[in-house]
Amino acid sequence: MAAQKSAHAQPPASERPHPDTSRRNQRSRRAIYDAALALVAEVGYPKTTIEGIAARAGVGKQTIYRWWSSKADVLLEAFLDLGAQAAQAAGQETYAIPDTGDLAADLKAVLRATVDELRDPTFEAPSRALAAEGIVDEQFGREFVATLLEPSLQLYVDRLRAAQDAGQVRAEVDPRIALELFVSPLAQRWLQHTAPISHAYTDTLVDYALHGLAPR
Amino acid sequence: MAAQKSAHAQPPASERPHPDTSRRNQRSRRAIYDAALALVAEVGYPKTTIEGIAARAGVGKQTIYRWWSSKADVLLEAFLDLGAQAAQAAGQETYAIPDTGDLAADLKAVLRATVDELRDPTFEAPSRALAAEGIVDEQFGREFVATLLEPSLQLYVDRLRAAQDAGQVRAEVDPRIALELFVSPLAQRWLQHTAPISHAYTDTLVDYALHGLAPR
DNA sequence: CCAGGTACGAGACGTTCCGTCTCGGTTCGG
DNA sequence: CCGAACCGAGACGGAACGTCTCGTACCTGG
Repeated sequence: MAAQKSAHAQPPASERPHPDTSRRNQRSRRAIYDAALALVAEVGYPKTTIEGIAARAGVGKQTIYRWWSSKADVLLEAFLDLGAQAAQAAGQETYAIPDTGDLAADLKAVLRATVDELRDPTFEAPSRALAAEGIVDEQFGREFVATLLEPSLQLYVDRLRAAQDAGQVRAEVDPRIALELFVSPLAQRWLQHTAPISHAYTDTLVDYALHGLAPR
Repeated sequence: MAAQKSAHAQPPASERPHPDTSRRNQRSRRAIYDAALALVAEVGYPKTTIEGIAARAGVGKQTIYRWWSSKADVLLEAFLDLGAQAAQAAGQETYAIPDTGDLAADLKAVLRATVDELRDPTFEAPSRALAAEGIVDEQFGREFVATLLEPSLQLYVDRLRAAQDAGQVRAEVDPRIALELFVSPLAQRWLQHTAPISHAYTDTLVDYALHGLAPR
């Protein structure tokens, strides 16, 4: 028999992930994002602690535990916010892959830009940490994929569909699989350090994927 | 001015990773492997602790710290040992990708077997943990890739070279890049849970990679 | 425009695990 | 056969966990 709180029973934590959102201190929220991103970049993900984030943000620990369930959760939101800010500062609208009519050239351009971005230390530390967390924790992994990864991949699906309409890609090809021929190799090389990445490398990937390995 | 030990100076820890190997207790070593693999499978990698491994193996903590530098290190060796045992129990010799003369069929067969293996819970938990650790810790990542991943990938390089000799793959293709067209997508789907994996999926990957996305 | 509720900063608390150290004992190599 | 080194066991201080309890400040509803 568990002891009960005297007056008003606490609702189960599973149904109370967030308290009253309207009363939330936005100033603290931003300070926590900044602290989390800064710490991950400075000392690395494993040495980044909730206590450290709270101290750096000038915030009580409870304020973090009230709104998030883990440090991975904090970092994911902080990173999404960072992306939203960057998008707002730039072109406002959501990104899309350019369509000049030349599929190979468009893909190469986007992948070259991706290579450059993957080398940006600001993005590197948090993305690695989030990806690693998602590999071990399936629950978190699905959230990571749904909110961060899949929206980006959808852009490739759209571009490949347009290429199919233009007759540059075979009609029976599944775009969701096709995009993996050049996206996944880059992702694996970067994530797992299996080999260096470069513009020449991604260019080669596009050529191989479009024209195949077998003689024509 | 640091205080010096009185008589015989301690060699720097960087040059003394292992004490006297010949006096090592092999019984304890195996018990630690077993405990590490069991705990990772049962409670997950984050909740697996050095203390827990030591207790389960009936071993002092110092025995672990004496021979390994981290729990990731323990698990990597345990997993390598598991693979070595499995290889010895089976065909003794090192693996190779079959060469029936039909490249597409050979690749599809190997990838189907890989899909099945990735679903084996015995292998899943440790591999995920090791991959995740390697993503965040570059030092460990390089060791993981060198000892576990790259040897497997080399088998694909060899098979693709044979296919080039047989005229089934264009001569100017770099096999180390080519293999990523079908291996990396499978790896990413499995690691990141971006989409389900199946035999049909890997078959499709091989077809796309060999014949390309563009109309022929 | 005021009153009450609720999030807030701060930090104490017990717990777990870290990595180091210190015991006897045991066992292996020279 | 003896001594050096590994061994199991566990004590130790430190760090971080996640929960909790203060008193304060702010914001929203009445």
